[in-house]
Amino acid sequence: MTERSYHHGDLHRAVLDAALDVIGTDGPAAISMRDLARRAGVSHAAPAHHFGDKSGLLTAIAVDGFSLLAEYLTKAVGRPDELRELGVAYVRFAIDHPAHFEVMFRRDLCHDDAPELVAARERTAGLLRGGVDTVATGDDSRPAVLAAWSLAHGFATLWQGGSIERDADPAESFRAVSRHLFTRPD
Amino acid sequence: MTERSYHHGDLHRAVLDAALDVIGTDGPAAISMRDLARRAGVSHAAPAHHFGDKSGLLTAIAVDGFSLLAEYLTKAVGRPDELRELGVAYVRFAIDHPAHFEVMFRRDLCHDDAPELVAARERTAGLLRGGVDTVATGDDSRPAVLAAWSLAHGFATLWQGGSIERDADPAESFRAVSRHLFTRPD
DNA sequence: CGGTTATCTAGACAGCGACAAGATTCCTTC
DNA sequence: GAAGGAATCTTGTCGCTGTCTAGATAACCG
Repeated sequence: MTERSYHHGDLHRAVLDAALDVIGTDGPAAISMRDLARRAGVSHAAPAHHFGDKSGLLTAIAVDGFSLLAEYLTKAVGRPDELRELGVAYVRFAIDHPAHFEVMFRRDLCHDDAPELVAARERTAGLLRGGVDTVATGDDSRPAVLAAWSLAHGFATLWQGGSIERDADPAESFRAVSRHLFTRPD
Repeated sequence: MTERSYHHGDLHRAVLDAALDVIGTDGPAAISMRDLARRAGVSHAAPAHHFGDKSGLLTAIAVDGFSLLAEYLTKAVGRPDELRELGVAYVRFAIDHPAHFEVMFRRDLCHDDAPELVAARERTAGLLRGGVDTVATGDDSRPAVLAAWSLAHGFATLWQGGSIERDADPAESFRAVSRHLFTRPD
């Protein structure tokens, strides 16, 4: 904010925030390194120094996203009705951080094989798997994992894409939706 | 294929096919109008004449996609276990036409309010709603619609994103997943 | 204080999307 | 079959973009 001389202070953070802002309003396709530089008040090539690349910037966002998602999921672990709450947390994350969510699953925008990214991805996947194991009957839990993940992911994606009416609270709406899952005769 | 003089013959189709090819391998972000022109063997500005715009091109692809999806869904209507088969058809479409599917739900890439697009979208949504009504109990079927749609959409998205192991047949895999939905005590 | 390193600037390049003006061909209508 | 209008494609241009380079500035650390 103050008068700046040559060094920005925290350009890394500033560029990330600007990028999230742009993605949130106009989508990832609207990202321009030069525009982000302008927003941060630095020269056009400065951002590249921190992220190497446009894809590098989006990769960093994706990694942050997976870390955030992991936090959300972790809070749901151990709760009663754990699996459902994991789904709710998943959806809540997508709605709280739409820009992150939008980038995380667009592999063509990121350096898909960046080690940090695959690590962050695997970490969250593990959390989901754990949650499903609390209800799955044991024989083969993979379809159950897939079902839970697909439901939450699909709901979040459709919500974010605007395909779901936004008049209701998304978390509550998803709870209603999730009632149709795993309701076997007992 | 033959020697061409000024008029291409079917540049519209050629550009669409080239675009689908690019999207299929490198994603929609890799689309370049000039590259598509080169592939079709025409001058750099020719494609724009057919689609007006890069977004126009992607809009056309999305519209085609919704029409294709409607075909897939229509085939499933009336079958035994209709809702499940609708889901299978949804997933099958996404896997048969990944490039279309990838564009259809990326509103920032298309002219989102193009009349053809909203019409095509609404048409497919209607098909899905109809399928759910065959099982829903009546009081409020919207969560059920959402559940079915979310499950299929999420599965398709995750599959396409590479998040689901691809060793099994996707249709069969989704059938297994969908067994966890609407399995109320009877 | 001196040197190493991280950070940022400035300039250049090819490629891009979009626009405008003109060339060529098709197609309808007389 | 000719004329004229419409559709299609070319060519040239503009500002913008991402990325690369070399150089300037500042922070850090012995």
